[in-house]
Order: sequence, then C-alpha cells, then structure tokens
Amino acid sequence: MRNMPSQNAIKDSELKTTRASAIYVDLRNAILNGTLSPEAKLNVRSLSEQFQTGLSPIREALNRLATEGLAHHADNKGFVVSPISLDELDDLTQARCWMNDIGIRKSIELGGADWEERILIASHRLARCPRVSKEAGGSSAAQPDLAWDIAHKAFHQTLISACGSPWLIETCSQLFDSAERYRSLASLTGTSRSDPRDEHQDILNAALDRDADRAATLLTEHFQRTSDLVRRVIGHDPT
Amino acid sequence: MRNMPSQNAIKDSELKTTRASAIYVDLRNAILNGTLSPEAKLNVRSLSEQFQTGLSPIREALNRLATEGLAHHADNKGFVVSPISLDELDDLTQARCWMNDIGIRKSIELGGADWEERILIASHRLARCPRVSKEAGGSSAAQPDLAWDIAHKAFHQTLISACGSPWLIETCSQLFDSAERYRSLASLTGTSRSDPRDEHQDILNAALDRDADRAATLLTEHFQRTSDLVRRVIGHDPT
DNA sequence: ATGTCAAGAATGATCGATCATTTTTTTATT
DNA sequence: AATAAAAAAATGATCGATCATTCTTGACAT
Repeated sequence: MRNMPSQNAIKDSELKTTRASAIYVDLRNAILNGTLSPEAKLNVRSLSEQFQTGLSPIREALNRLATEGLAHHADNKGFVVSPISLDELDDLTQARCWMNDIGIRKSIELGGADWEERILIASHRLARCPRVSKEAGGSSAAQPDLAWDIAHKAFHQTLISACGSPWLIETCSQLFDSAERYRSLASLTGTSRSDPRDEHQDILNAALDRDADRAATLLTEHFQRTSDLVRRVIGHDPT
Repeated sequence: MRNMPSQNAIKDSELKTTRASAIYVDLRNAILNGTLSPEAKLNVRSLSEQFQTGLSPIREALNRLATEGLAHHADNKGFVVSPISLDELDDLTQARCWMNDIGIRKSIELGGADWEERILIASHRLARCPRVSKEAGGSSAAQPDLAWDIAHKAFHQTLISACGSPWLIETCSQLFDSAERYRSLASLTGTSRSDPRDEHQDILNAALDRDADRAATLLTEHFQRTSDLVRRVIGHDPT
C-alpha cells in the first residue's frame, strides 16, 4: 500500500513503444523485484498520477499483468499484486524441476557444439558478475544487482535452449520470473547462499559431459535448495 | 477478415460481469472454435460496433487475449488472431504429451478413491455425449457440439486432477484450449476419428488399474494421433 | 511502367469526463 | 454501545473525443 515503483514517470522504457507497454514493463519489474509488495492495491488513479498518464494505459498494463498471473483482478474490485504463499512456492518449485528436467535432458540430447559454447559463455559471464551491487554512484540507494539477475536467468535459459521446444523455453522463462519474485522478497538476489557459483559450475560441467542424469539431478537440487532458503526466510514473517 | 463472432451484442456473458470480461469470453470462444480465423485482424473500432460498446472494453479484452497467446499484438499495429502453423502444432503436442504424462502419473500415484470415481463419471458423461450436434432447432446453422467439447475437456482435466500441482493443471488446461483451436480448424470437433471413444475408455481403464506406464503411453498416443489427424487436414490447405 | 513522396484516410493509442459499483462514513434506532 | 440503514466518498468501468502513427492513394519524375 505504501511501496511505490520508482517515481520515474514516462522515462526509459517509454522510448519507442506505447505508454501501456512501457508501464507494463515498469510495473512488472516492480512486482518482480519486490518494490511492489504482494497484495498491494494497484489503484488505477494513483498509478495514472505516478506515471503521469491517463487511465487507459494503466488499465491495459494491469490487464496484461493479471493475465500473466503477476496481479489478480476481480470485476469491479480492481487489481492487486498477486499474493505469495509457501504453497505456491512449492508448486512453482516443483514445476520448475519438472520443466527444467525435461529441458536440460532434451538439450543434452539435441544440443550441438554451438549450444556447448553458449552455455560455457553464459556460465562464464555469470561467474564474472559481482554478486552484490557496487554500491557506488551517487544516486539513489544500493540497487539490487540487476546485472547478476540477468546473467543468472541467461545461464538457466541457455541450459535448456537446445531442447527444441519453444513452448518449454517460454514456460521456463515465466517460471524463472515468478520464482525470482520469491527470491527478491527473501532478499536472496545476488548475495545468495553458501555457494551458488559452485552449483552453477557443477551443472555446467555435467552438461558439457553430456551426463543427462547428473545434470538433471544437480539442476533439480539447485532449485530445491533455493526454494528451501526462500522458505526459511519467508516462512517466518507472515506477510 | 470476414468471419465475425456471432452478432450477439452484450448478451449471455454480459450478465453480472464487466463488459471487458464478457467480450473477452466471447472473443476467446470465437478464436477457439474457429469463428475468428487465424491472422484475422482484430479491429478495435469494428469490434466496438459489433459489441455495441466503447473502445476501452474491447481493448482490455484484446490485451488479455494477447497476453494469453491467442492474439498477437504489436505496438501501434493493433491486434491479430494468432496464426497457426504445423510447427506450433508439433510444439503444442509435444508439450501436451510431456505435461499430461507427468500429470497422469502423479494422479495415479496420489489420487484416491474419490479421484477414481471422478474420472469414471467424467468418462461416462463423455461417452454419453452425442458426437455431433443434433442439428435440430430452427435457429442458425449446425453448431459444433459444444457439449462434447466440454465433456471432453472435463475428462482430460479430471485425469490429471489429482497430480497435486495447481500449476500443472492450469498449464494443461491452457494447452488443451490451444490444441482445441487446431481441432476446430480441422473440423475435428465431435465428429472425430476412427474411434476416440475407445481411446478414452482405454485410458480410463489403465488409470483405474493404476497402471501408470500404460495410462501415460495411451494418453501420449492419443494426443499424437489427434495431432496427426489435424496435420493431415491442415497440412493441405495452407491458410 | 516503375519508383518516390506527399497528402489523405484509416487505425491505434490516449485522454479526461462520466457512469456504476463498492467501500466508508454518518446517522438513526434499539 | 451495537446494529442497521442511508448518505457520501472512493474507486472501478466505460464512453466518445482527440492525438499519433501507420497505411493508402495518386501525382509526379525518371
């Protein structure tokens, strides 16, 4: 109710696209990185002031978010940021395990030398990313490490990119984003666990070794471990 | 471009909900049953006349459909009914096989007596449904058999309903609908193949026998067979 | 004929006002 | 004080006008 997306009105994203699309992107990011808290009311008029725009673009953006599952909508009741729950976290984690299991096995089966190179590069870039933001600059507060998040997602998506199914790839992308929301809310971004770097490295090696069983197992354990961590943090303070 | 959803303006669905939601439902059905052809332009003004309403509700409905994947949208270019392709059909079929394989195995593992009864009933209702519409009544042309479609989906969804994953159930639902669009376009609704009734019956029996491997295999073959049929029909006339 | 470019038309996107519903506050009653 | 009904406020949904972009058309030059 009090958290608001950055007070940027019609800025970055606004170039080239429509207002509705720009706002959609901004709101989506705000939800994924926790700037907009679960269950926060998405008041159309308030948002239209914040974004210095009319009601229509806001409404269109909200409709997209609701269809996507990041917001909830009830006729004549308006929009709300989707709630989170441990049950949904479990469901999400299970789905990620299932989907990525298929994805990496298929990729190992079908992926060529180009795929190997791509996962190698993705892994390398992820390893190079600092886990926490530099805290430098003179502007606003310490931002969550966007670069790491991007590299992280790129790595996971590249792992399954050779599976041959656009549908599965897209689904995994959405699942990754939904899960990222939980990671953000548990403040696990970048500054993560014991050593995720090693986990990613191990998965990479298994994939390069074309050891499907090992890769799939490591990947599944990786998701499960992340989920457990999030659960531990979120499970305590009942938002 | 010429096919239009039934000229009903603000009718059935309009009760109780908002215009946007009612129109969303109508348009969605029109796309799924082929009334709106793939690639058909979804002109906002035309639609607003057809539905006797303003621009906003139409736009909201279209935004939802686009996010859902049933329509495509490009900024400043408007909306279009999503195109179909044999590639997408393959992708969709593969995804259905994967998802339902997991779903039915898990259901067989976790489902109790109540689940057995529910699939039995769903199967019975499906078997009872006439495969083609009665052609009776004095109104418009012979409608595709809506009742069968509903029972058909209910049967498949019930099969996986005990899998324990709301996410998987929802995903299968969306996949079913997307596939239904292909079935409709190939005019396979109700009046289907050699004998789908037997296929459904076999799957039911395997499920009741708790034979996961057999059930999963039959289910996969069922989807594959349907896909092949659709491919045969659509593959010829390149829409 | 073909290609280019400038109206003009069509369509998409946005705005602010208005209507409808829901929520909150106030008032009346026990 | 507690409850219920009524009024007021707030919010969601919709409308029609307007602005912006894209598409069409046709004059013109080559």
